[in-house]
Amino acid sequence: MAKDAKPKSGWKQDPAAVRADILRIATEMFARTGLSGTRIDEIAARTKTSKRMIYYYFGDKTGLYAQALEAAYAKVREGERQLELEGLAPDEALARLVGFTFDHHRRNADFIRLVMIENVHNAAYVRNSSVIKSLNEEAIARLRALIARGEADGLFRKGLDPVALHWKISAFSVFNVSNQPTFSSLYGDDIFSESGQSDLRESVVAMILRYVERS
Amino acid sequence: MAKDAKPKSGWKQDPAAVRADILRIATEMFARTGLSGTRIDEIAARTKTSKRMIYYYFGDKTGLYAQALEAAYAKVREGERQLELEGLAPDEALARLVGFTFDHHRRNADFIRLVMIENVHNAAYVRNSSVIKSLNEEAIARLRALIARGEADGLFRKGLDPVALHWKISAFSVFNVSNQPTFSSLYGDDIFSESGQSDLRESVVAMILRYVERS
DNA sequence: CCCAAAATGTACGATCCAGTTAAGTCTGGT
DNA sequence: ACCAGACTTAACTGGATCGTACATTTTGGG
Repeated sequence: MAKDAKPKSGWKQDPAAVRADILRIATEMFARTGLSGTRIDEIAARTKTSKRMIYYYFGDKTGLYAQALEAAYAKVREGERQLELEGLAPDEALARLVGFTFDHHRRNADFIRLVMIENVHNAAYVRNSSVIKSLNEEAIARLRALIARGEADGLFRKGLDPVALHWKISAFSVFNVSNQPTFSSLYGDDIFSESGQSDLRESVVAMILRYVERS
Repeated sequence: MAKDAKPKSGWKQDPAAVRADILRIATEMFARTGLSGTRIDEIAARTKTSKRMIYYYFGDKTGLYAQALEAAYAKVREGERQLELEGLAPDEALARLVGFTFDHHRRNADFIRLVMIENVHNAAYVRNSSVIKSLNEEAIARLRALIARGEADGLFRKGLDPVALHWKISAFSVFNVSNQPTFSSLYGDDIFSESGQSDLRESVVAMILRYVERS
């Protein structure tokens, strides 16, 4: 197993792994059934450890939830950091960013579902997390730089607001995942098939590019 | 309660009003705190009647939730039915539909929040409601007719899929409400001010129109 | 006026479930 | 070897909360 872990000199017990195990299962469960819908006992049953350890490491249910949320945000932004947009022309960079976001959210449905749950709770935990906030400022900064390049090159129109642009990209990419259950049960799931999603992705990228382009 | 007033023996119990009262409060509460987050006792406390009546009329908590959901869908679709699109040119009709949807969802945050909650539950209750399904087919039919007119007039490009178009309109209008808490706590609430919303609304309408228009 | 059915009030049972108590075991350092 | 503290286990508690049993009132019909 993952015993090779990192610091702390060679422990046989592996608290870091235990913590990570709990967090992994908790994330999954909270994403699946929400905060009040999730049972600590069920999380405990699925981990390799016991309920007591959840309280030992995370204090209480909301502490566990808050950390799961923070870890999920961190993981997602970490993924985005992989993108190398600087070498590309602004329009290509934006196309890539949009397409990436669309794919990425699809692949990280648990994260999107946690965000939904956060919204049901009026973002009570996001509000209190400076970690999450700074992660997201990073995303806006990246977009702002991209817009500046695009304007300078005369490819993008003037006056684009990075937050408003992020809103549009997110609207598509988040809705696609967050509302899949109701949407597919009402209108069928053709749109969520591989080919449906690839069409959607293409049109989303195109819509955003047309929105920013000059003229 | 109104026991003192017995001038005529004719005062009636009003079961329909009791039901409606329960449903109104329940909708509000479920929208605010979710299915498992909502306490039946609290709903009961806020109604004019007692917990006993909730069970009398709705069976159990999930029955109450299911009926609240159904009523919310019905009310929203009823609102949309007010729109008279037939007299307008296809592009104007679409602009109006999109703008209306954007505004309407904003004004009916409770409905959007119920939909989010439904999505957290994987649409378990929407799936079982043929009432809700037929209400939504109606919305797609309206869009299909509009697309047909637009194609015939040469205003819209060929091959538009009404479900995919509905997806795009919904993505913007739903996301705007459903993710307001996290979004505004991360990026500020300028975008949710009156002027921010009106800019957003305008750009959303424009994006959809550019998407459908013949190249 | 009387009766069955519909509607409502009261009080309680049963269970679920977050969090705790208490009694340990394992670890590396000295 | 042995200690202090990190970690683990299982049983338990107490309050929250869904749902119900049973009594009572109200209503419409005969």
